[in-house]
Parts: sequence; structure tokens; C-alpha cells
Amino acid sequence: MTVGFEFHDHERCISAAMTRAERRCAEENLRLTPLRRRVLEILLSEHRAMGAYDILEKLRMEGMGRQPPIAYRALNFLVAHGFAHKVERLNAFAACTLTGAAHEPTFLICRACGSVAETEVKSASAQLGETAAKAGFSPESAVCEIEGLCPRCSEPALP
Amino acid sequence: MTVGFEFHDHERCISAAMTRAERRCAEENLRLTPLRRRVLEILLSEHRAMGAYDILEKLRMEGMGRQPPIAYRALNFLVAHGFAHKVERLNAFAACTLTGAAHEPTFLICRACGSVAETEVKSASAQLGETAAKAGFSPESAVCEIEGLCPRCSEPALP
DNA sequence: TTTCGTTTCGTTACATTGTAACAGTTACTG
DNA sequence: CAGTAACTGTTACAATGTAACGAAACGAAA
Repeated sequence: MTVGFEFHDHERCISAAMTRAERRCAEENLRLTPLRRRVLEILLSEHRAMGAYDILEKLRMEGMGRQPPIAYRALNFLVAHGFAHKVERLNAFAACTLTGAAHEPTFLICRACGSVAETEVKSASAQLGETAAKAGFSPESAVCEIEGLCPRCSEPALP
Repeated sequence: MTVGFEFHDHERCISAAMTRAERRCAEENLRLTPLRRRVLEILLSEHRAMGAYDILEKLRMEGMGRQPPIAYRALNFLVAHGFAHKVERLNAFAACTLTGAAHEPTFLICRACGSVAETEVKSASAQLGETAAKAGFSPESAVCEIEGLCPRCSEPALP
């Protein structure tokens, strides 16, 4: 299991993220219902980008919903409040692994193994914002996704 | 009609882009078939991001193809060779408006009027590449899309 | 120029992703 | 505890994208 392509204590990472989510929901009066909470847990535990229908399949197995809107609505809530992100390139969703509130993440997507790492490149975001402003454009949200090979997959194949 | 949100001579911009495409296809032994040429012309003439099915509808009216793969194959060719780009956020395609060969464009997408401007922010791309490299990641392609309000739409509404 | 291999086109059929609309249920609020 | 807003559940469907296969067009070599 990797985040940022590094090993980590996954159980701890899940519970920390859930705690952060709970606290922020309490602070901002957001309702982290059982369904939404469960979808976030699923995303965190898989720790990769998952399609809405992958999520839905998990929910089905647990008897928590059978129809697409169930999954999409929970995902939309999580994305709207920054607990998860949509990876446009994959039409998939990933739990947010950075602690801050609103941010503009950059995703590193491995085309070989499908792993996804979330990073933040503030200097690049700043450059982009500046360029947009120069064109008279008022930016509201940005998507930045890089596809390539993760460290593990770009190693030469073992003989 | 806008590119980079500025007025321009559209006829000329189309023919210039077609000439560039023709020349590069000749140089690189690519086959700009009537179908592919027509799809590029359609993208250029509309000068906005168009869905594959929008393209297909145009082709149908001209008797050039009725089934989705017709449009998708032509679009894939154009994207693969840099004559067009896919705008992931919109699941749509836009003709390339920059002259260079391979590049990593940034799109400015107006959420109000749907217009799309292509820019290149080399410093930001460099930052992103550097960050990826630091993580041991080998980047191959990048998507960068900013959603917001274009100059026209961010003006206060007229009374 | 005929043949052979490759690329492109055309079609069928289907897979995947995403939503509108409405009814029922739950949770907060006065 | 009544009223309201938010959330859940369902039906039905819309939009986007692709696998697979045969036919046609093209390009190179004999």
C-alpha cells in the first residue's frame, strides 16, 4: 500500500483521516451520515482511485444501497467539501490525503499499476493563477493530473 | 468567437491551423484522411470544446459516418498527434490552438459560457515535472485545467 | 501490375459513467 | 409535536466510450 509512493501505517492513516473529517464536519455543521462516512472509509481503505460503480459494489455487499445515485451523492458530498477528489483522467475518486482544507492538489497517476499519489505544488498553482489573472480569467478550481510511471513500475523489469 | 478570450480573424486562424496540420502530417508520414481532416475542421470552426457525439452529429449531417467509433477514432488520431486535446473536465475535445508540436497545455474553462482557451505555462509545467521527479515518478503526459469565469462572464451583469 | 500486408472505415452490439425526478424517511427547529 | 429541510431509495434513462469483426483503401514489393 502506498501513498506518495511510500510505505506507511495504513490503519493509522485511515483513522487519522476519519478523525479530521469528523472534526471538520462538526465545526462546519456538515452531516457525515453513515453512508457518507462509509464511502469515505472505503476510499481511504483502498487508497487508490475508485470508480463510482466500484464504490457502489462495495456498498451493495454491505446492504447499504443498490442504485447509482446513492454512490454519486455521497461522493459529491465528499468532493464538495474536500474530503475526496475526482480524478478526471480516470473518471474515479480518491480520498484526500492532505490535511489542509481547500487546496488544489496535483495527482501522479501510474499508468502501469493504477496507483495515485496526491501532492501539492504551490509554486505551480501560483504560476497558473497568475497566468489566468493576466488573461482576465477568474479561476475557481483547478485540476492537475500527471500520468506516467511510479517509482516501482519504472524500475527495469526483474529478470 | 474567442481564442484566449480575444477577438481574431477566424477564417484565417482555421486555414493556418489546417496548413500546419497538413505540413506536419506530410513531414511525419501521417495520414490526414478526409474524415480526420473534416473532424479537425469542425473542431477548429466551432472553436470550443465539443463532445464526441456533437462531432458525430455534424458528420452524420454530412453523410460521413453514423456510428460512435467513427468519431472516436478520428479524435484519437488528432489527440495522439497533438492536433487536438481532450478536455477531461468536460469530456470533450478542442482543436489545438498553439503552433508547437508536443506541448502540455493548460485550459481555461469558463463555467458560464463554456468557452475554452488554451495556454501554455512553461514555468508551472517545469515545477510539476520537478516535483514528480523528486517523488521518483516518471511523467509522460499532464493535464491541467482551470475552471472559472472568463473576462466577459466575470464582468458585472449589465442593468 | 498484381499481390500481400497494413491501415482505415463501417457496423453491431455492448460497457461504463452519470442524472432527472419523485416518493419515502430521517433529523433538526420552533 | 408539527413543520421544514436534508438525506435516502428507486425507477428510468441519458451520455460517454469501446470491443470485435468484416470490408475497403492504401502502400510497398515482387
